[in-house]
Amino acid sequence: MGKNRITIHDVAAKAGVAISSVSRVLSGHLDVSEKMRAKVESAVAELGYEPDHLAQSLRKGATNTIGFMIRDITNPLFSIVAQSAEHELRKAGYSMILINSHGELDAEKENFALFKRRRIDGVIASLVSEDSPYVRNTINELGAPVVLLDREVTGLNASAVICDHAHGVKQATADLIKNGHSRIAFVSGRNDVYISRNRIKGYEAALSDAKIKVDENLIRLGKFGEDFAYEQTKELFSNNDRPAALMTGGIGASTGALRALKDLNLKPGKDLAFVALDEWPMFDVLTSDLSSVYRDPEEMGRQSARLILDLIAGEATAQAVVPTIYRQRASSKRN
Amino acid sequence: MGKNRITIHDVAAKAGVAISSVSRVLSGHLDVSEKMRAKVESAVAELGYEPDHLAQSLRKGATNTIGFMIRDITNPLFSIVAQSAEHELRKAGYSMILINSHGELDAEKENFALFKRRRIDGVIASLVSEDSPYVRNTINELGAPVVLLDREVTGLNASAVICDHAHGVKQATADLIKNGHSRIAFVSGRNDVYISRNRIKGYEAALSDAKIKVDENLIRLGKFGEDFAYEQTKELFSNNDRPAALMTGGIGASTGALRALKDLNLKPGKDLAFVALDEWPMFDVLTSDLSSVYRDPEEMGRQSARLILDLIAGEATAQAVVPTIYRQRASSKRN
DNA sequence: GTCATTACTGGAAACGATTCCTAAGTCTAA
DNA sequence: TTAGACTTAGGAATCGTTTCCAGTAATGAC
Repeated sequence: MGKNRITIHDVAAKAGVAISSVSRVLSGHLDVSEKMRAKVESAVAELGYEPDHLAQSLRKGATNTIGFMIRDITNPLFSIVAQSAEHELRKAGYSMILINSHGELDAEKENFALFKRRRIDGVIASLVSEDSPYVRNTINELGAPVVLLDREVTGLNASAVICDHAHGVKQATADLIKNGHSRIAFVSGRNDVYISRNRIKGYEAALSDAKIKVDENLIRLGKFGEDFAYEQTKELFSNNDRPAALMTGGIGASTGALRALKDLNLKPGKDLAFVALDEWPMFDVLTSDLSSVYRDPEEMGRQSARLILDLIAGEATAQAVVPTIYRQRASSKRN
Repeated sequence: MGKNRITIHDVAAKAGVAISSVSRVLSGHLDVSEKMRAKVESAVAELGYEPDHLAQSLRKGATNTIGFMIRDITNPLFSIVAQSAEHELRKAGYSMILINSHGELDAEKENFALFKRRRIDGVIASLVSEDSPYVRNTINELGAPVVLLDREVTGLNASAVICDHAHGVKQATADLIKNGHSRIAFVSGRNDVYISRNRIKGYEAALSDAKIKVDENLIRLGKFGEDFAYEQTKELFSNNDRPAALMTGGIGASTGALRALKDLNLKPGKDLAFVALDEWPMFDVLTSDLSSVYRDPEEMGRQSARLILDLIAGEATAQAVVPTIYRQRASSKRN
């Protein structure tokens, strides 16, 4: 079926010209006569010819493909980032290859190798961790520009989209304090990545402004994903001397924490104040309206696409900052 | 930087052999001497050579790439289907190109053209609509096998993953009836696709079993997406003579409906019985536990991957059926 | 020692495009 | 008429592989 593929040779034969002429017409080259153009175009139309992207890529040295790698594409926030980036890239004539790393370093490494073999023109990635020694090597040997999402890797020739988490988290923390809470628990993922460090920075800044001493026991940083947050929340809120408020970093952590609270029969906005860092769809339809620190995932996608296209065009690396805003809802208080 | 790419020629030169020999060693061909293998392998290791996927594809006529097209990748159900399919395909050595159709026929058409130019080895797609005349043409001229998600296109040489919606919907409807409700509203997307027809079939079967006459005014089929469901729900539940129960088909519709109910200050499980067809994450953490008809998205992904790989291997088209189950929770009753 | 196998290896032709180089043709001007 | 400049089109090399084909060397049988 696909056996009788129509190639540029067929078009040339039909039009009675050389293949180089066909190529020239199709690429809109200047030096072609009107007669030639007409002949070729009618042959193309008649045969329904479409150039083979593969052969073009091989010859031109560019695949018009961007690799997009994230931990988990089912994360609602990142699926929106991916969608938005894809939309933007496609407008520029690029396709996107999407790959999960499942949060595993080995998978991440293998994915980079795959991108390299496929001669990807650029990579947008949310790395598993920032400072493993292999990162610099792998990325520098990739031979293609890279945009990192929400990570800070020093001494690396890559652009980055970073979010100003500290700002929103500080606002949120300050609001919790204003509502009379001083014992505010903070549960989130690993502490060796920018996103966690930056959030903690905002959290501690607000406490410091209010002259509240940081209680290390209330800060639980470990792993992304539901399970860690579930366990930590359960531990923190099981005894009678439980914290007055809880902030959870990331959708996985929020999910785990809310599950734990449900099991403990504690209601956000009633038995404790609660703020989630990052939202997911239907947030405001939940019966107990949850407060959040929001960042615009579509903007993240647009910015990452823009940055990678700029790099491909030869521009210097750059950073884009996406703001966060505190969305105060019912769960910021308890009553 | 990527300028000095290492090719098979470099390896051949370093090892002092012909490029054909290098290729033979790397592809595990039989007739190579131990000495040759050793020479080539050490040269490969020393140079860090990796074959160019592009050139391989061009020569072999296969790209090891599958196109995956859906309406909206931010739909939590389909993002899981995509993730699961990708996982399975990658194990078989395939990458996935992910594309949105945004529910638009034009975009869908263009995507198929893109797949064709890129010489995709196969396509997994959730079509916008089933019976537009172009579908048959486009797919048949694609030159690559196709697996459809939850669609029935007659006279087409494609495999399909279909879900047994009728089963779960019938169970759910029967349970609502058992709880004393006879006026059950049904709000869902367009009626010209299998998924909607099949759901209605289950709904009507349960009513028929209970000898309840179908009230066409309670069935609202129109468009996928939040807005349509929002409006219809608002209309249905605004007056005093409102239905006793509501079923919503698809995540978009459920979202729109719940938003409308919230605006009307009606609580599922209290002011009306409610069942959502399809779940999304955190379903069971919502305060009023929502009933649902569930289908396993991971299974859908696995099956679609299996079917496309089978087709590529030359097997005949086939269908896989994914079951649905009714998950009864608090919102099936009202009190 | 010769001949027929067998085991390897190298050379070259694909795959389907782009692009450089050259030659043929047209036109102007001396 | 012819030299020079300028258009336009064709031929061939190239991108980086795989694979077919032929040829050499080694092995075994007689």
